[in-house]
Amino acid sequence: MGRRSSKEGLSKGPWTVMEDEILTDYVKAHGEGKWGNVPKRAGLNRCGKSCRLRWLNYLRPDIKRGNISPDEEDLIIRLHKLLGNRWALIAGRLPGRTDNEIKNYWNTYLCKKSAQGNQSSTKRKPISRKVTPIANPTDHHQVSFTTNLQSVDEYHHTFNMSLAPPTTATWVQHNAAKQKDISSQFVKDFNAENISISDYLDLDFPQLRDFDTYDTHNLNVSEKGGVISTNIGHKSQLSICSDKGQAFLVPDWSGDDPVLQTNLLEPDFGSLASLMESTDEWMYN
DNA sequence: AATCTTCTCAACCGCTGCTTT
DNA sequence: AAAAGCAGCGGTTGAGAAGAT
Repeated sequence: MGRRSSKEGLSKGPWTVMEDEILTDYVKAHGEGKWGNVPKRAGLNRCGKSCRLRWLNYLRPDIKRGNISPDEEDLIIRLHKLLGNRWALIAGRLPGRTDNEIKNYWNTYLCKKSAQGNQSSTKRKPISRKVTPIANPTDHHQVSFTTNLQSVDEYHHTFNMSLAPPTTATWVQHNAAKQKDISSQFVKDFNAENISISDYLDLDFPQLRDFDTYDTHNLNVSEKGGVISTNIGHKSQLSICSDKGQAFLVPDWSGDDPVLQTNLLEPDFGSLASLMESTDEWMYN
């Protein structure tokens, strides 16, 4: 392997054992980051970008290599249905796996498998377009939202969620000072798309039932039902699960125009946009 | 055994967006 | 507000490995 050429005098192509050792020693001593300075300070004839990639995809101590388990494979397929080619996001749910590895695995194997699977479609039930009342917490598997929000531009709100059964949870952001109720907006957007979360909670998705297995930053309300907040970089995800399965809310707060993308495990479901403001940290109250 | 074809996956490239100056 | 620097992402490449002929 290797495309060893010399561009501006820098080495390219496969890393040698010696280079790996130098980089590993350097990162252990000085930590990650400032990759632009790494080659010079570590004495490597590589660009910083190459060093970063080598560390993140290969040298990191917590990396799991090869032997993707059936559970991981299933999770990748399902997350790909949900998220598309957002490899970094998918990798974030598979501890020890890198986006590059998952991307390669998908491109060489899973895309074919997934395509085959689609042809022999046993399929979930078709997407229901019926409107289901959302705010009845006593209804089994029904999820209700009460969201208090000052405005889209203000980053403080309260997010109350009732899950019945198994539990009722209240989520409060650290600074919930100035608030304004936007629950009507939220619910309205659900109804505008004629979506009911409860329609999807019976989907079989056992791998994600226990989010502790997959999320590094999560807060599990209960063993089989609850709300998970996951922060990956400056992007955040909010997931909902119940004892019958789970629905996903995937707020993407990375842009100037914060949008709540709601994908409920249906590949052709599209996205439901609802204004949601950014948040840095949640805590379970 | 030799050659050809396909597959794998580490690494590179270009782009985007965020942060700092 | 603009420019520069930096980090991260996803698409693509291509050498080597594995399999087929």
